Amino acid sequence: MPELPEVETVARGLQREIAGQEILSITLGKTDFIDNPEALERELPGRTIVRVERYGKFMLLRLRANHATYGDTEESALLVHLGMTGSLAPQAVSVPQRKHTHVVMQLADGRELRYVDPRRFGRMAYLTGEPLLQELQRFGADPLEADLPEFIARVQYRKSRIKALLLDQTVFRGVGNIYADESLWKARIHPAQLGSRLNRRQLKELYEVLQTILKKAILLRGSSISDFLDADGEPGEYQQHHRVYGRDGKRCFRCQTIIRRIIVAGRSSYFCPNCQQAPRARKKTRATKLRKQRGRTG
DNA sequence: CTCGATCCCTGGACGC
DNA sequence: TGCGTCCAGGGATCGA
Repeated sequence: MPELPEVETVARGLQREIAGQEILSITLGKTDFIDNPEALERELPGRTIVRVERYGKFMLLRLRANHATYGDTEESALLVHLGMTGSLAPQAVSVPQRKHTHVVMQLADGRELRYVDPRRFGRMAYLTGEPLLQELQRFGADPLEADLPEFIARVQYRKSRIKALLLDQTVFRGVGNIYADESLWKARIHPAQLGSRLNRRQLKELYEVLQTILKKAILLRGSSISDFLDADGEPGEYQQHHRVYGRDGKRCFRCQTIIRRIIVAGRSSYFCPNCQQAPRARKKTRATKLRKQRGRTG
């Protein structure tokens, strides 16, 4: 499941491997995950991949027309979201195509840039000019670029649960389920805690551990769970450093309490019930409190 | 604004 | 060995 560190890893690999390559032609398979397939077929051939960037969980292949005609000088880019199971990597033509290969771009150096995505939860879009800018503006701050005041401003008055805020790409771009859970565990914050209920110390802690965890995960080329591989076909190593994600039933590394899995914001959330104290409900009636206590101890 | 529910899709886990 | 069933999960969408 590619999140910020995995996408960063792939983007860096692609930058090294295919920056400067001209796209000669394109072949599409299934296209239900592509915004406008005809635009790709019409516009990509003859353009050069200037550079590959990460934008949240998207990769941004910045493009330039080789024979720029009048009026064809505006910014253009191919946005690629890997969804759950997407991969984008250059391959020699001689390498057999994997099942679920849906986009193949022939490059000037003879290789093919192949997009493979069994579940097709990914997304691909060719965008230029104003629509491109608008698309990018939909998203929130990059957690590695935001400073502390901006981080705090995006969370502190929000009535949503902190887990939901971290996963919301219009709040922060790039954070997914693994790194949200790992950060909340490290900062000792319960995933269901409301943003507005976090104090300044907690917000500062969360900001710092989120950056630390993302940076370390990038250094280790991301987490390879299920079948994530980087552009060189190498797995990441950060999954060996997970402290809570996927560890329900196992013991907390800090306090030995059994890690639990609950659903928050519609997603599996792993946490330590001891280190990450459940939010205390406000203004509960005495009867409600008693009922809850009985349920806990009974 | 915020929530939960539902859908998309396939492979892997599991039960028999 | 081979079914059928259930589930994960990022994001879009819709109704409450």
